[in-house]
Amino acid sequence: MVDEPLRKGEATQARILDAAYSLFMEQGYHGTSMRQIVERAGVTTGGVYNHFASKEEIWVAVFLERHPYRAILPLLREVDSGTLEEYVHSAAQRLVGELNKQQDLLHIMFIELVEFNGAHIPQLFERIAPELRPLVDLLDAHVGELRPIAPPLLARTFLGFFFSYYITEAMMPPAVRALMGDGALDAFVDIYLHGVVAGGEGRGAKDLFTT
Amino acid sequence: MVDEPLRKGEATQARILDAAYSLFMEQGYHGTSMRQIVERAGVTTGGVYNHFASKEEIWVAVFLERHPYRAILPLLREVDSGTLEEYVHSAAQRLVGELNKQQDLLHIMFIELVEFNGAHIPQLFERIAPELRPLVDLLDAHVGELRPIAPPLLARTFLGFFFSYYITEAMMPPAVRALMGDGALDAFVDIYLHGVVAGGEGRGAKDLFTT
DNA sequence: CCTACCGATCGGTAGG
DNA sequence: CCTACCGATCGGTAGG
Repeated sequence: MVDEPLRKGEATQARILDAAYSLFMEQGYHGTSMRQIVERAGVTTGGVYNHFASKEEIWVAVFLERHPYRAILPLLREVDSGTLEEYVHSAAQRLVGELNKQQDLLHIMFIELVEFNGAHIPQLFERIAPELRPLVDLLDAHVGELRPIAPPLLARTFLGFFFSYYITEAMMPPAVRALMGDGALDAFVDIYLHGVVAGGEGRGAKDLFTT
Repeated sequence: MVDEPLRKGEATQARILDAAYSLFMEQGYHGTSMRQIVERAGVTTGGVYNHFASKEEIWVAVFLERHPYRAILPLLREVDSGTLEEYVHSAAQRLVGELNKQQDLLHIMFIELVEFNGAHIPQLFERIAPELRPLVDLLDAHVGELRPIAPPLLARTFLGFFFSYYITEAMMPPAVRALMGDGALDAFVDIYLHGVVAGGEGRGAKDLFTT
């Protein structure tokens, strides 16, 4: 069943999706015309409507099927977990590597937020939810080493800490980036870990909403 | 000089900027037409070009003059600095308050990144740079309480930690947000502080690129 | 009768 | 700052 050659219609649909994805990442949704999509996909203006009812339907398909989580979740599962510190460092390393390979993976979220006001995000979460189990389990295995933070909050801050690296990277002009050196990612990871792992005693070790 | 009534041309220009700003925030740049802007501003299709040479010039003006830093920097300077912890908690509180009042302030950065690939960001940094002195001084005053982190990196992680709260907020569907409770911001602040303040000893206290 | 698609063009609107 | 338009292009659809 796997690796069977695509049926003709499926191959065409995949070409349309590829073309639309790359154009949306370069120019945004409204900045990309149907003409550009059909041209890059090698189909005719009319032909595309045999596969998608509208331009927005194409976006929805791109958003759900090319979303970063498709690349990120398998990657996070592959990381072999030693200590928590090793896991987080290694996971961050891989995530940044993957997103540098595909520079524009974050753009997909920004386009959804800017040009659709997040209208399709609930749909995305429904798709992702069932795939999160293994990560939740992994988190549970290390929960003893962590400060008492409610799991949803912990997941959110982990995702957020990673965004924080990536978005500040995207926002800096090259001249400012030069000031950072190239160990910035390690610093982000280290600060985050220092922030969430139990240090034994001292200030800041208060209970954090273990609701 | 201040509070003098606007000259006629300036008032018109301000109306165009207001109209464009609100429309860009609602629909993005390419999703907004010049027709919509002139209608909301109450000027004619041709008239707008007496004030701005092109649609992109309007964006540049909006980007440089309505950028969040215009609201955020004064706000950060006003916070009365007791301990570092108090300062960061209080600053975070105010930032989130301000951005909730103006829900779309982050959109401006996303639009710039998505629809212009950050082409105007260097211009923005040139404007901001001179206004950063007071904040750098404030940072210096507390540097003894912090882990050894290079100042540019520290500034970047502070900005990033704040983005991380805000962007995960924007990305969550309401159903997921409900799981977080309403103390999420305090948790973000606490994790960040725990991550950057010197704890005395222990793991993670290694030197972080004090280049 | 199906699917996947063609060349041509629809009514409206884009930035200028 | 207006009215009146331009060349071109927009997303989507016609019959075959």
